Amino acid sequence: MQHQRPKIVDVARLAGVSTATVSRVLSNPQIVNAETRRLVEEAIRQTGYRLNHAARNLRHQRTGGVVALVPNLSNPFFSQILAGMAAVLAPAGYNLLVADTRTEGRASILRYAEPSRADGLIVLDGSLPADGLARRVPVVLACEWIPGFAAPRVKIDNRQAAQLAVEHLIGHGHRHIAHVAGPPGNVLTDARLAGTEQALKAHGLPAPHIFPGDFTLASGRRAGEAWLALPADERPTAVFLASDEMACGFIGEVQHNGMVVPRDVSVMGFDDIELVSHMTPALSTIRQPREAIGRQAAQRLLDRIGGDDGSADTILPVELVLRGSTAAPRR
Amino acid sequence: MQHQRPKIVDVARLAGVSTATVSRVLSNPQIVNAETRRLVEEAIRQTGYRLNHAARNLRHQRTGGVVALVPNLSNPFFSQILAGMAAVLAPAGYNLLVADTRTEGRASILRYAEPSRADGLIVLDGSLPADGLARRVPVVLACEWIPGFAAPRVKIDNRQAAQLAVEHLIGHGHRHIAHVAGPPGNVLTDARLAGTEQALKAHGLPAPHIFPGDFTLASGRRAGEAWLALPADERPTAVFLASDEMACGFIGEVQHNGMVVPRDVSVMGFDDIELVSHMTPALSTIRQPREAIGRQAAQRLLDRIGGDDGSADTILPVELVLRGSTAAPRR
DNA sequence: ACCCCTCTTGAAATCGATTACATAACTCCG
DNA sequence: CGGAGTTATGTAATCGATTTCAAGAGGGGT
Repeated sequence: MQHQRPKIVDVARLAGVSTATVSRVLSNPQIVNAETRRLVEEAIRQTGYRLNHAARNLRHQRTGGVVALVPNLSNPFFSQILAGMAAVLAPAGYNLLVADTRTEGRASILRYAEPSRADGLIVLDGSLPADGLARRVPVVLACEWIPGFAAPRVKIDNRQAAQLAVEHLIGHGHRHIAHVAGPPGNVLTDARLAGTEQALKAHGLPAPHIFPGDFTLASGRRAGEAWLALPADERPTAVFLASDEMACGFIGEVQHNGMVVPRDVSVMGFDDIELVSHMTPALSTIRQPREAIGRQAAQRLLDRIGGDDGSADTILPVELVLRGSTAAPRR
Repeated sequence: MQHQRPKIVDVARLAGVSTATVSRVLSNPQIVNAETRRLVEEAIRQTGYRLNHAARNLRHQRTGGVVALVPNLSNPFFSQILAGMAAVLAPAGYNLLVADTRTEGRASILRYAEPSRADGLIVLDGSLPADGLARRVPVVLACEWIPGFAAPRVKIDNRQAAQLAVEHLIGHGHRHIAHVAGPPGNVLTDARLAGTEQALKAHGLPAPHIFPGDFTLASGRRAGEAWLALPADERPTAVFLASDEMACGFIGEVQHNGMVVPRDVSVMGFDDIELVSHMTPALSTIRQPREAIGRQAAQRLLDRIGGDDGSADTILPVELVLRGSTAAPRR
């Protein structure tokens, strides 16, 4: 029992070599003579030495951590993306730090963007100020993006996905289609709305009835109330919601009031969160490859940290998932 | 433009003081003369100085990070707990790192338990080896726990919660009650099963029919299949499932086969994840205060890091949430 | 025998901030 | 006016690993 925690000099002393040699065994073993290496490794074992990351990081001018800035940590949509990121970062020797941009103040969130705190940043919140992020650590944007901020984006084609969804409804014969939008000002809201309008226009149909929303269950429920409040013959026969959570709230509300999905209204969601395939009826939706988004975002960030300057976007494919919540309108 | 990134000596030079004084302004301003302080603060502003955390951490022998070890990051159950932890840790100046114990190997996960990597550990996975965790950084266990491992636990009373659930079903007149258990070997599985059996026994009812499960949607669905496969007159009239996810899978499956909940079977879940209040029927369940669990766990860990040696458990109250999925059995 | 190379290794500087210790200036009071 | 006490600041050691530079040992060619 010498020190509380053995350091590199303790190992060096025991092995009868210098600290430099021990360090080389640790980080670049092949340049050390085999016999010496054996000695050092034995000394490491005997002392139970564990390297101090703060010291290494200081010397290397890196932190070994990557921060994910998430708009809302308690939203299950993001947890699977985080899982994807962790799966790539851990093997590469990076820690995944997470921060909730809503919980912490807009301003204080930028402390994560310092090189001495994290080696890189994955931003999943498009509402962060571009100027605060500029000229700091490498950044990758995932899912959402920040207009005017140049950084690789890993995302889906939201507009096209929305088109896909709406065209499915049109294909079923719906002519009166509503859209429940995301929160105002959000880039996803705009893209999905645009796709919706575009699809309707392309088929010569009137602009959609827009219900306000904010991606949450509660707002979907309110959209359901609003739909129910319309005179029966003015109700859209199909509703496309910008998130599955809202679709759940919507269906819950209309079912609660005696409506039957899809007989009385077809419902289409967005995201394909796991639960919706088990509801009754199972929800038709657009599948976002969440795990893959996380993995790709992490990989792009590692590339950037490694010096790759490419800032091209990575667009991942979505999938139209057809289940029981959509059908032809009642004649 | 002097260095790439200004350091403390640059500030000192500009302000005409020593680095010690700058450091004091940074960490202990009141011991510095007001005028000097002003000078230093001005110099900090001019240089755009930002402190290097790796250096400070090295000196302070701390890391500024806390790791949460989660069994499954993509499970929405945990995301809200993480949000609670983040809400406490961020203001205290700690980063929240997350790691998925399933994605990373059992062995490699212990690298997080080193003092040079994290100042503390919040473990949400009861299946980790106690010996690996011992004598490392301060640990707090949340939700699950590790038998024989002494550390503060922040949890609910699972046995009592299960009793509460089952007694509600008994109160409705159910006499034939089934339980869909969690994964074998899990501490929660055992506690909830024990509570179930205890409640039935206390009312002179036979032991429950046990369906195997593992907390996932898919396993709940399989339980539904198993329930349907029973002869109609042998089917339990009520099923208590050890997680809401399983309850969703179960309900989805039986509804899919024409059964009506709660007419044909009452269903009780566990957790009260947000979605289940919007299903049709809305799920009766046991509410775990997830955000509070996260907050408390983080707070207990901060206390421990601060030197508090108390290892008493924190038991948070659950709430029986009654919704539409439970009713009296059909006569 | 001599020079040049390669292979190993060690001494010491370095990463950037913190802090124990020393010192200088100034106040207060008998 | 001298000594104790207080306040403010600087000097230099320190946290623990990495890495540059230099040098010694050994091999091979001429």
